[in-house]
Amino acid sequence: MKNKTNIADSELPIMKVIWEHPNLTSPEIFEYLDGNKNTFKTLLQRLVAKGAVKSAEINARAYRYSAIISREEYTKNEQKGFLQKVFDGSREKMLLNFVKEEKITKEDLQKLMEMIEEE
Amino acid sequence: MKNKTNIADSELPIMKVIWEHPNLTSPEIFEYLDGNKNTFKTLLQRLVAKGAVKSAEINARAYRYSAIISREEYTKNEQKGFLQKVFDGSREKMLLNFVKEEKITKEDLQKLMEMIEEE
DNA sequence: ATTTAACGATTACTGTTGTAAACTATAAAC
DNA sequence: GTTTATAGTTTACAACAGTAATCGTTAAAT
Repeated sequence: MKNKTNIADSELPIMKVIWEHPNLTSPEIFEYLDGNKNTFKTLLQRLVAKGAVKSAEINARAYRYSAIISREEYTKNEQKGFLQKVFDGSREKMLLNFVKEEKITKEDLQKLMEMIEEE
Repeated sequence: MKNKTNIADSELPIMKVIWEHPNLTSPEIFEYLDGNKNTFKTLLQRLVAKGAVKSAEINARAYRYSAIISREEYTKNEQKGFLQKVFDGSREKMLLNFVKEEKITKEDLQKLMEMIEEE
């Protein structure tokens, strides 16, 4: 089976709103976003269709939406995919690259070190 | 403009071979891969079409292929996209998550620290 | 010189993604 | 009770991605 958690890029902004504000109605979600409303409606529908979001009926004309796939699960999956895809699954390669690209600075390392220490 | 370096997932294995072994012929590249040969041919063609790979004619029936987009460029782009998409562009969020997911261990940090120090 | 294997080109088809208009039915407004 | 705004559904369509078969041409084999 493929990556079960397949959330398209254009759908992600919607997921982020739902993750942060569960149980909103569709128009409430849309308030947090911009772009075309019809497009938004299609994407929300697709998220429901693919099982990333579930809808609870309020009445025959309105639902409240919340996530089935958690942000954690999604993040974990994306991370794994990224690591595999770009760095052939090698943590070392990835870290070296982050340092090289200055995505990780000395200060970051110090902070992280402390965080790990106090556990 | 969109992400200029758009290499599809299925095309990536081919790019990796070409990055590591420039100027091979198509059948030589294929030796490093598995899967259907026709599919491979299509994908290689698409890479040429989208300007990720260039082909130098040997004779009317054969070419040697090499990368136009470097692995570094690709990696950088993917990294940026990943950071933006999953962590809203926040390095901190990303690093914290890597630590939490144990993608970065204490030992990693120590090693990296040393590497940065000796520069 | 003739056959043949196969490189590269062309064509194909399904599913997904991005984008959005049109339609339907009903909750709410008056 | 009738009108209306709109939530949700249906339909649309182009581009891209994944996968692969077929075809035409020619370098190489015999």
